[in-house]
Amino acid sequence: MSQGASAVAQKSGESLLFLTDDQIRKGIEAMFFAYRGFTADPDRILDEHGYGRAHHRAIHFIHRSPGTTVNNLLSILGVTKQSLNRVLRALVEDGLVEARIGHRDKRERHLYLTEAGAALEQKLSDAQRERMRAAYRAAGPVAVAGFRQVLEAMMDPEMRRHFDGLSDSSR
Amino acid sequence: MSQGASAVAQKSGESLLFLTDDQIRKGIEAMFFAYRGFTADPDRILDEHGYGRAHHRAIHFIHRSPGTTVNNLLSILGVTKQSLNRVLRALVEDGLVEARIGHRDKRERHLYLTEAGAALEQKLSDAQRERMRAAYRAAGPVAVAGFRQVLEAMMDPEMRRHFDGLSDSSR
DNA sequence: TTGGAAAGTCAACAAGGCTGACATAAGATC
DNA sequence: GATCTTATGTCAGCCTTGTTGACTTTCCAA
Repeated sequence: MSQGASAVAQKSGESLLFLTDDQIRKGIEAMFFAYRGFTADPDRILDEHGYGRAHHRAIHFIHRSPGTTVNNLLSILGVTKQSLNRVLRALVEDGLVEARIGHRDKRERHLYLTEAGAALEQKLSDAQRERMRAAYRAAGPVAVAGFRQVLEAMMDPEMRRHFDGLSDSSR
Repeated sequence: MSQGASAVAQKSGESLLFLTDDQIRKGIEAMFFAYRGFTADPDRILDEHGYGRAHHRAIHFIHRSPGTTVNNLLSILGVTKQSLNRVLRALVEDGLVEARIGHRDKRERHLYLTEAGAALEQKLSDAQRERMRAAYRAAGPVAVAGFRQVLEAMMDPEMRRHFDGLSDSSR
């Protein structure tokens, strides 16, 4: 475990990190391998239902922000409307998502999960949370806090805004 | 920052984590948004060269384990040989990767980066390391250690083996 | 020596990105 | 009211990168 110490010197408020390229490379590889594990469980479930990761992302964020508009979802997911539309159409046709025309602005569609949609969301997030919970438990509370800090520092500012925005809306 | 403390109790060796589904969900979303940032910089460079993420992955791991066989690369990347072959063929044709027929076993191809390949690898990993380094610096050494611990705990056991394997071979 | 396993190639298909062009409806502005 | 802009949807077509299936070449072991 030569990387454990991370060659760190901390000194009176100012912290110096001596990070070799190799140590950073290990972090990059860890992200790569961990992301595979991160998506593995939902992927299996989605496959059984004939959906892909794109559907999962849509379902996740509709669940997270019920009544969100297509445009808002677009900017969160960072894809084109044509790409999202294909996915959304399938979910609406299959009765997992409901698109209600807006009251104030009738151009907008507000997206909601149906009961069936919420059930799939539950199934997917149960599987994903299970793994996250196990990882959190294995790594311990201090590690979890660090994990979150590094991830947040890694985001683009715009993504960071979306991320923070979701926090606020859920509390 | 209500999530900062993570509702943690630590007690004489045994640590109890009270993690709500919502807190775990935040972790899941952090992974999603952070991974986007993680790949953003290399993606831009790859695009200029007419390559995709698949090429990046191949280049990365060939650089990491020079002389690796196609089969070994296959199990690291977790794709089919047909899928990898397409990418590899492009890289060989463009003179970034050299595939040498094995001495002992002529069925095997041992993969090496050419000078041009190594140059692109450098460019890509410089960009990616830049962001990682910034994130590490922003989050601090303790956070970095935690980050790595959680990521490792999140991997599938098989991925974990590949991950550890790469460490050994580089030292 | 022969049959199976392993490495790699070719062909065809699917998911899910993308761009571009265009339609519709509705809010906003002049 | 006419016009501009915005939000959304749709069609067509392309690319990357995954997949499966069928095939060749090579090696090894019975």
